[in-house]
Amino acid sequence: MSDAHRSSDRGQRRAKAAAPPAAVDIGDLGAYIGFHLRIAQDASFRAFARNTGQQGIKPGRFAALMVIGRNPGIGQGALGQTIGRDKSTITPLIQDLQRLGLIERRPSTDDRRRVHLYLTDAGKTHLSRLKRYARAHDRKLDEIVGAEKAGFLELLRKIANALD
Amino acid sequence: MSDAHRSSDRGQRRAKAAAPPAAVDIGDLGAYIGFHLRIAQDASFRAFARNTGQQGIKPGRFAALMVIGRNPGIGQGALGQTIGRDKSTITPLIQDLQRLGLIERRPSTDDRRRVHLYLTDAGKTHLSRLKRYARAHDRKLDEIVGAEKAGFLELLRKIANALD
DNA sequence: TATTGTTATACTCTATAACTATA
DNA sequence: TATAGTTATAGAGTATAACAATA
Repeated sequence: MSDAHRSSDRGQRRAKAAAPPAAVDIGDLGAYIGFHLRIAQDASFRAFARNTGQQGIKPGRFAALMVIGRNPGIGQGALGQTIGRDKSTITPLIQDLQRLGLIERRPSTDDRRRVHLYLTDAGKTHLSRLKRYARAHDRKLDEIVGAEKAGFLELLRKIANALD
Repeated sequence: MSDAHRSSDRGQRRAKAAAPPAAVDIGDLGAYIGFHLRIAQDASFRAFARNTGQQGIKPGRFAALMVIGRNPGIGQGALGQTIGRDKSTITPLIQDLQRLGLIERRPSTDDRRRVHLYLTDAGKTHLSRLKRYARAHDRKLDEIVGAEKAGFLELLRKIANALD
């Protein structure tokens, strides 16, 4: 608590799930995997969002860009399934990316209900920039996790799969 | 895809981050700790929310009840710091819990700005019910994680701490 | 009838800033 | 001046349901 440039009502610095004030007892919570999963993800997400936010893109868009980049021509439905979101969630997301000029939508010629999604050149450029940030971010995580990375990822994957 | 009781527009069953359709390539995403952290947490949270939702309480409330139960008389600020949320986020949360009759707010006598939070009897009952669900949920996670639990938790804790 | 994507709508969670009342 | 909590407001993220167009 020694930071000068701080306006009156911001004494708490930043909400921080990881380090409760010492006096507070969190009880059983500390033994729950689910609880730690949540606060670790929260911290990781916020750290990443700080970077991508400066890039003018919302962190949730990253996965979408990534998938479109890897699967040129993918449809919105498949994209949604891949990143685990409903198609009605995909629509505004796609519109957003299109407005930013990062993707292109081409109507399918053989099935006129469908659209195919592609990265524009700007989208590709932007994606590689985002990937640099993602890699930097994940390098931090790698440092923390160290040699156990493979096992750690495996557990996370198992959790995601087992819990539907 | 063989489930009979399903209305026309719900063919996707449930948005599911864990298992992309086989044909879709997620690229580097699969190597990012942050990505797996997100989908594992997502799955865990949704599974838990399915249970607590049936109990008529929002999953985000659980941690708050837990902390209040363990720290009778705690103030809203400390509660917020403990669960990693801003005080302005705590206010409506507390009002909600109070409306449900689960907590009681007593104004502090020595500092009239402060309030002290306590579980009511109903709150205690409700909390133990929630804890049963949380334990059941975490038992599933325990099964998945198995013997590596200690190391796994340690890594999650380190992530949360290192990332501010 | 089923599927692709859109729209209308609504809910949860969250924060920032400005505020009141205390201290 | 600083702190505890409130309010006003906003925005991200998400989903369900009903819909139009097409298959």
